[in-house]
Amino acid sequence: MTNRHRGGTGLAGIASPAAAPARRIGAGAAVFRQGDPATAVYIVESGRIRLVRHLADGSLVSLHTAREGDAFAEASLWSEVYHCDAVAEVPSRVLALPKPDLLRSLETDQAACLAFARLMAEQVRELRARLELRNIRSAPERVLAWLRVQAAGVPGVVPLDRTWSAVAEDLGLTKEAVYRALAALERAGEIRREAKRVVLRDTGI
Amino acid sequence: MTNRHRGGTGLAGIASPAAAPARRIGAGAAVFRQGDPATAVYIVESGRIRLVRHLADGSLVSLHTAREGDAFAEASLWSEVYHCDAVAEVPSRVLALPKPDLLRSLETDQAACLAFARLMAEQVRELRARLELRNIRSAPERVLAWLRVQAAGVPGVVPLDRTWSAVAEDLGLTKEAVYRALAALERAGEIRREAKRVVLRDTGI
DNA sequence: CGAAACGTTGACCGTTTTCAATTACAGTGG
DNA sequence: CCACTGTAATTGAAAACGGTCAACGTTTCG
Repeated sequence: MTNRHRGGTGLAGIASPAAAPARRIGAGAAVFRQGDPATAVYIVESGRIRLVRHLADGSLVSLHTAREGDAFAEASLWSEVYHCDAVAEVPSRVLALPKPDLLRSLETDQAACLAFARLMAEQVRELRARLELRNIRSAPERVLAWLRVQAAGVPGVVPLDRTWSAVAEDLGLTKEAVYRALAALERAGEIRREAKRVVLRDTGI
Repeated sequence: MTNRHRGGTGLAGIASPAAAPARRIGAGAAVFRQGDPATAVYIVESGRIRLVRHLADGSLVSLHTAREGDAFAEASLWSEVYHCDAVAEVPSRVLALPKPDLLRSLETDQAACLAFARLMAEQVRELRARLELRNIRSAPERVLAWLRVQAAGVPGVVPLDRTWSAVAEDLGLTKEAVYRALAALERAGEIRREAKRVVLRDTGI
């Protein structure tokens, strides 16, 4: 569902004609801290970056977990400072797109601005779909809905390029719950599991 | 969390100098259907519009539920046809922003394009935060996290302009679960409920 | 070859959902 | 001014469900 499954954000293309240097972030280290002047938008090359906000009462709230291929802190383009910490959960590599460059691109290059707007609009659509998926409480139904959406290409066939554990995270379920759901769906004849794909029941429509 | 809590999308301002006419949609009626030529982006003035996709096997998947103040079908700006149905769940009124107008604005008016991009980027941030909230499994903790985020304005105080039932939906919980969570949090001294607001425990930080 | 991660299933427990019933209101029309 | 009515708020009890823990086979990859 996220960018890593489509092969990149395209953000880099918009902003940096020249290759930006990748920063290495150790596990637990911060890319930036809340209150730091906002200087760049980032793309995760590898690893996992967690965005957390420190609240007035000292508590923490996680705002986002950016994975390989995801961009983060896009909205900081219009903010003087970062409003959260960006901390690496595992050793990571991030690409920094300097804010001035990006902003200049967007302000002077109409096409770049449109491309960026489009990128964001598509993110919005995708995120809404994910959120809506989570409104399905039943694990089997949630998994089935996910499978159906994934089967967009070849109708009825979901190719699997990721592990079920990763899928489980996207779905907001544990891997065990997903396995059980898959088993139940298969038992019910809704799906058939093959080598590296899942075939949905042919409803004959 | 959604736009209605911030007072509008600003989309209308970007696109339509002249007031666009509002369309009335009866409950169950469609604003547009999957496959229709994409002619406009919409804003919900009142009511509730559900976006559903028809899948190859005849099943339906809900992609989004747009409420008062929410825009929908923004991404159709870059699509020839709509990829889902937009159906009113209750009698609704929607504002149609003609695609050509909007697109022309974005293409010719650099400022409008930037504003739109910014709007989308902020939506992305907000949606990610909502999604992340749903990763908290415990109902009381989820509610508490939500309250903390909401208390952004006056630290420690969450003004309530919506019903708890509505909040429960945003949180992906049943209203009962929310009530119980609130009761538990109050019992634990984490919060105090007053007339039309909630006061968080003063952690003295 | 061995370690680590993935895949899979079982059992148990805690929580949430569901269903149900009751109270508290706010608006409406008599 | 007040029953009347629909919605929101609240609480209880039972059932269902997913999470967690555990164990084990399998695949992957250095």
